[in-house]
Amino acid sequence: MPFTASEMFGLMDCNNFYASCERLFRPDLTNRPVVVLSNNDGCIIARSNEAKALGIGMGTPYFKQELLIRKHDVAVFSSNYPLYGDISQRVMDILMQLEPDVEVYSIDEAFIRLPTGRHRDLESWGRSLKTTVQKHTGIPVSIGFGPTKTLAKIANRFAKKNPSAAGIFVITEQQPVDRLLAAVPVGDIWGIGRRHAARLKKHSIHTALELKNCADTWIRKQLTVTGLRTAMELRGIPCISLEKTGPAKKSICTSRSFGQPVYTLGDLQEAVATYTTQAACKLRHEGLRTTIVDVFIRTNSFKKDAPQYCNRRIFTLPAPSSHTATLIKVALTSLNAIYRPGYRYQKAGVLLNGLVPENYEQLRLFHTPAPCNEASLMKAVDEINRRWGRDTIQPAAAGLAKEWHFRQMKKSPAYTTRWSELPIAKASFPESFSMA
DNA sequence: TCTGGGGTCCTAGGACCC
DNA sequence: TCTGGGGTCCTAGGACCC
Repeated sequence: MPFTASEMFGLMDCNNFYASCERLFRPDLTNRPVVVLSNNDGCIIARSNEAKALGIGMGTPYFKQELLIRKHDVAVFSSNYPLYGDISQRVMDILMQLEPDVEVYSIDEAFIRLPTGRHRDLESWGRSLKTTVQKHTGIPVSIGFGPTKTLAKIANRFAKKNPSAAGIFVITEQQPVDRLLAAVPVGDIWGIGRRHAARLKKHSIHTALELKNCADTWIRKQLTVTGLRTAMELRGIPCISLEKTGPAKKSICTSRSFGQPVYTLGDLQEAVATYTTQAACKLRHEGLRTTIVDVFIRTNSFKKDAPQYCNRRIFTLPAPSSHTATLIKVALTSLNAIYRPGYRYQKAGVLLNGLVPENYEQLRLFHTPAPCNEASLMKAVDEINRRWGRDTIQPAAAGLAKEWHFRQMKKSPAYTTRWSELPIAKASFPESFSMA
């Protein structure tokens, strides 16, 4: 089917983003394989091309790859989100200066909407964007273009995988797009995950082209309406629009695995108070308040032989709040109710739901409104922590030693966001050099 | 010994309303 | 004896994304 696109979509994606960020201030790592680990140094979540070539899999537990990593002298980093977040912002700023319709889709990806005719030659425009980003931030990017977001994603995949594309690929109406789609396994399509891919394979649907040609009613039945939208997008019919400003958050979650097993209620209380503090801070940052506080704890489900326990308690507040102390109070009450001694706890978390804008107030007949100094107190605390570092002021309940805290053994410096960790450049001048 | 975290959307089923 | 139909809201579970 020919496309009749009135607009095109671009997808710009940073190559091996976290690994590329780690390399920015370490030129000695240029040709050395690099991997970045998840929180707690648990799984491998980013790999440089050299690391991919060694066969190090995405998402595999670090301890399973340790031998290979040592053998090939792979550089290993704990994840450094302040660094990645800051570099991401710089990349996105460049893009947004050049184009008005940009959707920042994730830390390392952005969609761009381009009305037909805006750029006569998308390929050369993409190439110049790629050069600009590389020049100003040092981050290599790939860009794919297509008449729908899903096709732009596929174009991006070709841009990365085909050396001849050199990082830019355009799917246009003139192209034999079916030939491209025949080379894309269903599991590589945006929106088709592992479960759906397995189900499609069972029905002998192996490629994007085969999915595109399935009957709508069949797709709807097998993959629900989201799968049908994906199929339509493969046909060049846009069903997923550009979201320039993300919709307001519907939930905020802070949860972590512990650096070492936790047994006592005291340690769990510290952890839950810490996570609640962080979640409340995010909440205020978004200009929201919460009405539902959900606390959960659980043991390590990978340890089949150890006794397992997991539980949660959902508490509905009488009135919306973003006051840290109020939220900690209900979170700890919930925790105390679900805690059972004798288990080796591995993870805890706090999930805030029922979010409302901070200026929204549903008055209750018998409820006394929160004193208005709560808001100013929180504002002062946030400002102090912003200026002097996250835990400059924290509730006593969150503890100081935090022995349960997750591990980050191989973290690089916060090169761009902390004065004390700025990289130092040293210049040496030849003997003959003279300032005269 | 060691297996991430933070989100969204969809559906089915139950409870409840008039 | 005969016991409707249409709707909303909530929750749990499944699936997806990066």
